[in-house]
Amino acid sequence: MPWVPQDITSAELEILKRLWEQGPTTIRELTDQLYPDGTHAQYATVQSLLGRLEDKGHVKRKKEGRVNVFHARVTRSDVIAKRLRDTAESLCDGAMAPLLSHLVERADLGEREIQALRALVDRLDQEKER
Amino acid sequence: MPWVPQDITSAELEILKRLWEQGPTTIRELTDQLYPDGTHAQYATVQSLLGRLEDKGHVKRKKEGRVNVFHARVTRSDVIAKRLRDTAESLCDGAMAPLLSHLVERADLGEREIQALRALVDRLDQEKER
DNA sequence: GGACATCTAAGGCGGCTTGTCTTACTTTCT
DNA sequence: AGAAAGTAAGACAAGCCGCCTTAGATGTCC
Repeated sequence: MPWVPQDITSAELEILKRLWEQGPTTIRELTDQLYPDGTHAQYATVQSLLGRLEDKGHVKRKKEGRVNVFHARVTRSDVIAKRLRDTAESLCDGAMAPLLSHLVERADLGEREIQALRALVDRLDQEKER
Repeated sequence: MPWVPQDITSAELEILKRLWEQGPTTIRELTDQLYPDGTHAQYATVQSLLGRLEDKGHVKRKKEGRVNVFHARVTRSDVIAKRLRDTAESLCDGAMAPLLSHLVERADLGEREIQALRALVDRLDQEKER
């Protein structure tokens, strides 16, 4: 049984989240946010995580003057999609539908969410008809 | 950033799947299935994995005669639920609704799945009214 | 031009997880 | 008694992951 590493670890995700919120960002800014009163050690930690994210293609660096500015190459939606696919893959032979019905049945949605969901279904129906 | 171990690893999941399919099972049977022509080493591997699953409360052992028979204490549905919650937790501040709309929009469902989904929504609506 | 601060770059490190295996003991059957 | 098969406990290597050290480059101020 092969052991497959996580696509995005928790520390990496913390960085990605910042990039999603505020767009292109420097290591310095990220360090100050994630490790208030951090030393050079923490700075290097962030640098390391960004390097790994870059290796995986989730982030891209651009030299601006003499400093590196990083921005995300994957959206939050991309990551959600991947996680859902992975879950479907390992538990439902790749089928997404079971996840869906599961969510509808047990996610105990509020009134508004149900309405929104109905709207989505209606829209899908129309698209199918066309 | 704390590093949190997986609740169920891939090797452990392979075992759980067998338990889900065929109910209470012995180590011998599992070993024969997962490692055809496996030696005592593989037998011990399965034993180890079952022990860890037991520690996590996902499996229970019952002595039957002199052999241990194991059965699952969590259902496939339970695991799906946990994975979905974890995804929602780490990417959507715990909200499930984004996952839902995401699935509906991008899981490209077939005609039948849409109908099934509509039926579910209808049922939920009725339950709310009551 | 020298001191200092701040950045980049490369890589090492310890603790832990994970799948695997070894060893030793017990029980059953012939 | 000896073989076969089970149980129990724990060791082990490989690799991940968050974190850190070191060294060098670049800019700034007096």
